[in-house]
Amino acid sequence: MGRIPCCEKDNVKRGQWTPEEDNKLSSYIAQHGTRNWRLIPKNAGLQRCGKSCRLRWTNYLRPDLKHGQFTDAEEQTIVKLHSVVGNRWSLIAAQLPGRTDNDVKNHWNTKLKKKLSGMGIDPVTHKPFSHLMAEIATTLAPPQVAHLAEAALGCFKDEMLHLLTKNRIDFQIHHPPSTSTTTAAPPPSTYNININGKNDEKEDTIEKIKLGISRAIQERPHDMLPSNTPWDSSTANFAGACSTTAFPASISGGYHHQYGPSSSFGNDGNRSPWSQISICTGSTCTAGDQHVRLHEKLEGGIINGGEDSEGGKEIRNGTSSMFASDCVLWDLPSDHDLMKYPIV
DNA sequence: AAACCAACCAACCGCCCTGTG
DNA sequence: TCACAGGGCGGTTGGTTGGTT
Repeated sequence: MGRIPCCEKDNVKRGQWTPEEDNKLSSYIAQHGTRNWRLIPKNAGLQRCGKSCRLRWTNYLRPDLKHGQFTDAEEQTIVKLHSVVGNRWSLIAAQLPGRTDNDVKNHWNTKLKKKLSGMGIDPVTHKPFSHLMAEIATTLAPPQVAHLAEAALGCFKDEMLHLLTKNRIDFQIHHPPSTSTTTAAPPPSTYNININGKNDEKEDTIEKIKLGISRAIQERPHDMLPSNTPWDSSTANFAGACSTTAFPASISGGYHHQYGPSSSFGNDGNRSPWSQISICTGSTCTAGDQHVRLHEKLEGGIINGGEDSEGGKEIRNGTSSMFASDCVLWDLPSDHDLMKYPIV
């Protein structure tokens, strides 16, 4: 059972590469190229698996790689493309010269996901959490709606607390006058919550957030929708990140992303929308179907130039052939005007 | 000063696809 | 047509580092 290992596990070194190993690998590849990874470690005098050599070369040693911090423009590009193709890191990395799929993936998982969550945007669907919550709430019978806030908080409690406590933010939850008869003790119209990281106060915060979300949903779920809903939830159009790009209208219509003022994706202190805290409500459970349909469109309509597709098979070909450095598939706007839209 | 924690990122794992004989 | 090896890919792990308690 199972696959034959790519190399003998014995006598193969693992873990961090030393400078000497890097030198051996680099100088061997400079002389002989990368024709056969299985032979490379032997011939280069390395006690490494061929696959390990390939990864070390492609992710670190290649001379055309960038090793510094991601720029604002790069981050914006990642977010845009991720909203379209999902976790197709190699596709995204192909649009960022000098970056590897591993770089992009790590940066997404450690930074960008949290930034989006902090803005109240679900990093999976790229929709505001509030919109997802409202969508879900409208599909439920009233008794179920009552439990939605609880469930949502379960999903996002940790993330919210992390953001709130890390930023030590004093924030307020404003409530409209209550018309509900289901809540025994109406809360004050305004909460003043000072997060300072102590456990008992965290619990208190959780309870207050729970109550606020629950009341908002029970009373007026439709109020949670943005007045000018930027996405058409009745379709799977999900490629608005490319509304200013070379995508055909059939794919780019309908979804206009709203990631906040132009000031940025950068670390410009408190002005950055990344650092703004939203009350995050919602669920990440709705992404898959949309992405699948989008990918079908994308792979059929773009990667393959329009009409026909064989799905994943073709897109893998695309990774190596159509995303060559001189082939710009996405004509991303230089000023990334996507980011100029206001936060929802 | 030490212990603890969170963030980061290099490296690994296993699945999948492709090319070839 | 089939089997197999090579390589690509996304998900996950584990070590390191820097900050906080």
